[in-house]
Amino acid sequence: MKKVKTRFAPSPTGKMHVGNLRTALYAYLIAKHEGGSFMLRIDDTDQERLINGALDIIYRTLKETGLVYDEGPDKDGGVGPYVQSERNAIGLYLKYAKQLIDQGDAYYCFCDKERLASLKTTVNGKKIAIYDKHCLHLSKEEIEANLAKGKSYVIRMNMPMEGKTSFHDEIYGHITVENTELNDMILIKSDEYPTYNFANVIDDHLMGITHVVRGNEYLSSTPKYNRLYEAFGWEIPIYIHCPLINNQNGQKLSKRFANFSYEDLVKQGFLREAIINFVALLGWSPSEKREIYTLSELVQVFDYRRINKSSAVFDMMKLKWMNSEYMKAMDDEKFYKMALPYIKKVITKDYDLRRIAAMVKTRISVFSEIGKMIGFFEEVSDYDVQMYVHKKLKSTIETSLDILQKVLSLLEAFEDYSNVGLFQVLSGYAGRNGYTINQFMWPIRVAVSGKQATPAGATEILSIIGREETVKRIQEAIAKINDTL
RNA sequence: GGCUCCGUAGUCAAGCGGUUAAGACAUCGCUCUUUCACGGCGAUGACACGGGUUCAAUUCCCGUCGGAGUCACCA
Repeated sequence: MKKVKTRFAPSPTGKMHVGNLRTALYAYLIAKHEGGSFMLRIDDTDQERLINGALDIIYRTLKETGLVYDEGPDKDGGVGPYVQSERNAIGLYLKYAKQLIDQGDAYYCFCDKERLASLKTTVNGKKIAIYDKHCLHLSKEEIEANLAKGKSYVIRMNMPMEGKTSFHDEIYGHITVENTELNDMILIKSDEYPTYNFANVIDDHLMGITHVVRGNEYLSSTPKYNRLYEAFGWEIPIYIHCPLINNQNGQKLSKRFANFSYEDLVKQGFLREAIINFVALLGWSPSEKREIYTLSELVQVFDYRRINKSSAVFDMMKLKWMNSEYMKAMDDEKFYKMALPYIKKVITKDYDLRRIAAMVKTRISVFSEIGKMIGFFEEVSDYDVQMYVHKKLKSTIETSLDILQKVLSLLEAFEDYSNVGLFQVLSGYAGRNGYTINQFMWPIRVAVSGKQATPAGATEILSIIGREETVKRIQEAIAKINDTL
């Protein structure tokens, strides 16, 4: 059997949204699972939509996620160049287009934009154009004359008007389409660049791609590509069309939904491994009951036959959960390093940031949540005294005031501000004064944090902020309560 | 609108003629705990509908409905 070769062929037109990323991932996994090779090709035939920096995003994303390609623009594998504009520059596509003209499968079309526009109809707000083969019957002389005049032209494929075309897709099975549905697609545009439709077929063949992996938005145009393969007498590749990834509204993700781009997710504090893992599970599932996989584990277990047919909704909640799983599993040192910038954003005081990082580790799902969770270490923001009330603990504003007043002098005089030291005295003191530990710690926490929920116990907070700050905050809390009584 | 594809809980998703219809996220309880979170235990919740085929349909076929994709000198 032929060695599997897949490719990822993005166009550098903006951000890498997760649908794109998943296509790259599946193409990678399919190749690697079979011990095959994975190639990167840049499909930049749309010169108008090119966006500066988009190329960098592609390279960076593949590098960061570990989707290393065996061949690509910067890694020659003998079938280059790997950038379509470069391939076009050497006349590659035009040569094949002319071959089709010679064979009678394609023809020059000189119709201008106005005429084409007149062919368009609008249905449900969508523009639909069906070309009427107007230029198909131009005589040789007319064509020569137009060419000689330098009239702008495109080259179109002459699609049959009757019969059916069917093909096989590994995921969707056999699909048959009436040939009348097939428009005379443009092969070469008037700027002499090929269309995706054409360039892809040429390149996939020339570059030895065995499995074409792409989103199912290409499903309905695949019959057109097969006409091309047939016209050239080339072997049709194995098609693997993946289901789409939808947004909450059930529509496919596109570059316009920027918040679903890989880089934005990273910016929001998601881990690359988690993103990859999550995206792998949108549209595919392993045969075992397991959800956490590293990339290399995915390579082991990935069977493309288990790819789904129906599209999936991108669920941020589950991504968060998965991200938190990765965070919890991360070793403390690595977590500390990654969390540090987020911690430093809100904390300028000289605290033990390592301990703060450790506190936060099991409580966040995304790095960006750190800030609001630990901001109180830096400064207690204004809060409602009702926070001292806790029904279950039988804590009221009065009991809280009592506890805080009692504990103030104790904490002023106390030396050992370690967590154990503090817990020992405070819990002992609580017992002697008829309070449970819970009741006693509650107002202390609120007083020094201004919050009911903190990423650590009361004594842990005290040990972080130290005696001076503790005393100050408790004094302020007492004053605050007195103000409201 | 034509064509194509899809349709199991709010979401992801197992299932491939006979199951108490897995599992995960979310939600809600209980538990653990110096609060919260984590962890542990549990609960709620689904085969879009209607016809067939069959001893038996979530599973196969047809139709209906619903959703999506596509119909570009975009990929």
